[in-house]
Amino acid sequence: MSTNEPAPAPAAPSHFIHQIIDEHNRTGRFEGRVQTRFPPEPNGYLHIGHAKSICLNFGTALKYGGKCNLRFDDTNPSKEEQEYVDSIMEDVRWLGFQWDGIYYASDYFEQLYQWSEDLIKKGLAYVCDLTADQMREYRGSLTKPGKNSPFRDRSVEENLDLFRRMRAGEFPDGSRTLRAKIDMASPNVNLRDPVMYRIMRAHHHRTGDAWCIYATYDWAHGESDSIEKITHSICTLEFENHRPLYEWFVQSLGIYVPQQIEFARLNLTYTMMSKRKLLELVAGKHVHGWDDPRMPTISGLRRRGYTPESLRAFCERIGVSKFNGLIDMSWLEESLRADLNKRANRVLGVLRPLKVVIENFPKGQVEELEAINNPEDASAGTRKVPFSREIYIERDDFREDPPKQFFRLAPGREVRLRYAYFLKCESVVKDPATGEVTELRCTYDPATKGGNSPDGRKVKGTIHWVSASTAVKAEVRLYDHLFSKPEPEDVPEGESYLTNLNPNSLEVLPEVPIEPSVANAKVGDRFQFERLGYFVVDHDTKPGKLVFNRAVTLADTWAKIEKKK
RNA sequence: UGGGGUAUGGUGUAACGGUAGCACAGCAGUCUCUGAAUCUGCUUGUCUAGGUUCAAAUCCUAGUACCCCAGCCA
Repeated sequence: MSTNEPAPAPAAPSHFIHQIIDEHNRTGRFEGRVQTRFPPEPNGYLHIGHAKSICLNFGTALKYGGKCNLRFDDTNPSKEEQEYVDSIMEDVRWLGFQWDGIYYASDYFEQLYQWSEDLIKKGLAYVCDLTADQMREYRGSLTKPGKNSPFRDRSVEENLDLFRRMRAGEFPDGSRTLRAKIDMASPNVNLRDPVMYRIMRAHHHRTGDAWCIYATYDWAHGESDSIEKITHSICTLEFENHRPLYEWFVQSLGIYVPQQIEFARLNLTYTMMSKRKLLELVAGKHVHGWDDPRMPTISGLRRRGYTPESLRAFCERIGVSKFNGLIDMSWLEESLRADLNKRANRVLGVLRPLKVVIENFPKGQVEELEAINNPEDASAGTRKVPFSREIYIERDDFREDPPKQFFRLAPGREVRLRYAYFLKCESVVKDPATGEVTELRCTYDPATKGGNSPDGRKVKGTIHWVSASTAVKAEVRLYDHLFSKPEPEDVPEGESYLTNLNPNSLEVLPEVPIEPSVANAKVGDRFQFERLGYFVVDHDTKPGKLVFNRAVTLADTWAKIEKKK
């Protein structure tokens, strides 16, 4: 299975943002319109935290019959690249959403510039010659008010002249800024004459070298929202302090005023959402790229085997609020299991093989047994699985000295081979040097074909197996948490989060025997390997070499029992 | 120390003055040719202290804890 359905309108109702929208609709604030936008900066790949925002923004538009734009917040050319733009579009689409308009903040550079002149003419913005260090000094501190810049009272004419020359490239990088003239004594430091433009000669991925001055986020964001007639500008909590500035700009300009609403960003255990640090992991080769299956990026999760449906279900389930919580990674995993349990075809594969010779099965004979593809979905049908004298079983499914509650194979014990026969362990072959079990000599009961015994004899365990001669050998990559601590960024002073990297986050099994039905599996196909977990065909697969990623294990009660001891 | 936010079981989220509900986890059981899935039941909570009220998670007062803000990042 590998099909993706477009996202349906979310059935679940009210979180506080939808309540605000309901209220706006009731009072007619936006004439019943709902227009949202997802505004990523193209300076990295999208991660699961962005998925929350995407589901919120696009889902809200879907729910209210409104619209949602994709807008690239590309106001800082020093960090932004086309590669990121492309990946973001791909990820949004893959998640199942279709944007109504696609825009770039850079589309608005000229308009922004004109509006800046308007503000200057109104006496609400000025060109400042303070250096970055000086500006910091003048800003004051959290508890002390700032001081007015000595350039604050330049005339409109002088400001206009200087600003036009800034645009014309007459001044070196960083030498001047355009600032909003608000209040250097405001308890909200964002209102202490924030910078609107900086001089920066950087090549922009879309506007090239047309500009040497670039708008800051605060100056560009609300104005872009206003141009697009956004009704609800949904962003994360850290922008709450910026809302007064957001409103100051649009109100001073006298243009359309959207409503900014803030919600808590997603935090997940055993990983992190910092774009900067994610970039570090990639650049420092701690992972194999942005789409490494251990990464919390959407491309990483996709490669890991996650479905868009499971990611949307996860975002639905975690809810939306202003509480800055920490969600357990197992919730994400559970969302995938729930989805794949219903949709993924089952297959038999043995991760850590132990050879079994069935002494009373004829040499050279291969028998075709019928197996159900998906017990949760009758329409998935059945398939044939070859059975023969030599098979592999999971090493974990045999114990020479079985503990209590272990009802798998052991010397003298009988188990059922899934979709095949009862199998009894007659003797154990060991490596004389190491004592390691290398082979099991067993017998099967021909009367138990299909898994049931005519004499009503019961067997406690059913184990998976693969016929040795017909097995397909695949590389299988097993993944674990990228970090070994639930909060990897929570480190003592001076220590790096990198010390929390899990050294065992990837294990490669080079030659895993799998039943031959997977031989022609396509990249992106997902399967349940019975009793083991869900696996997806990785794009490293080449003709003659199958590569699987383990997306997630199955819930494992036995492992839990063992862990307790 | 200034400003802005947030506190409900282990986790996340409802309840908008009227029985604290739901989901996931956990535990026990059921079922099972996957120790999966299913199904059943159970445990666990309103940050603290006062106050208003017949009645408070919700309103008031005073605390406490945590998050964000002093980029020419977003």
